[in-house]
Amino acid sequence: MKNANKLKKLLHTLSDINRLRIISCIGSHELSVGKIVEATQMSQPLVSHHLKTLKKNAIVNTRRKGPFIYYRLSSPQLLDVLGVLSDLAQNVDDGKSSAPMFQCPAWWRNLDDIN
Amino acid sequence: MKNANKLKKLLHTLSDINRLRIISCIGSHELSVGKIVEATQMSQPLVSHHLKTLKKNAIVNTRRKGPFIYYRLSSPQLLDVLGVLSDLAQNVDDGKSSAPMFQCPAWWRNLDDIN
DNA sequence: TTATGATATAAATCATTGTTTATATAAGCC
DNA sequence: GGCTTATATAAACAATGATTTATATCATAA
Repeated sequence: MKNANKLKKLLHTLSDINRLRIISCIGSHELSVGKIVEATQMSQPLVSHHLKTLKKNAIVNTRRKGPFIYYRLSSPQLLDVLGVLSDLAQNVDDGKSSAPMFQCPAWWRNLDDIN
Repeated sequence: MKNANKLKKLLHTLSDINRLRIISCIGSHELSVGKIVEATQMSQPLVSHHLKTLKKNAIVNTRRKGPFIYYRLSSPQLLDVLGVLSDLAQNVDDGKSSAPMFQCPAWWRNLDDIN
């Protein structure tokens, strides 16, 4: 599989509102599935399903401790990149020129504004 | 519409192999639809369709000159961000640690490697 | 080993979206 | 106006993916 397709897959994996919520609540921490369910208010199977997708695309790593499985982002850079893209996304619709690049995390604070 | 949803939409718009090809061949130039058709080998209606999506999501701007319509990226930062994400995407599957951030354009050179 | 809590998987349903083929609009030239 | 070139739109179809409900696995403790 080649480069463009890998990029496409990464973007597609990121382009789901529930996966973004999961990524944002994990942030730079390490969270068990239960905590993610609690934080996102999603059903447990749905969280597991999306975590599977995130793991399959190497966006998260896992560690088992007893009955718990802890998820963390596999690349800390991801938060920064998402911050930049979020800035772009906000400015993109209202005609304002784009924000300065790389003023990173803060983007996830708004992730509860769905719709 | 709120922030998370805008980010989702931007990511989703970017997560199509043909739109990535279009973006890559536009680059920092300004291209007519015909030139994009030529460069990408896609059918003209398909190119138009994707250009419409890109424009609707403010990823490209247009300028008419006679019978031609020229498309350009509305944010030059986009190429940089895609470069970063592409680096992340390449390293993500093979266990290697991620590449240094922001070694931007070069990502698009590989966009003809589909599948 | 049985019971319990934590997480994962499967099947069914529903919705979204990309592609093709055919046709329409729009501009410029004769 | 009619012809040609450039681009856009529409309808039909195919494919992909998200969500729910139900059930399975896995680890631990008793």
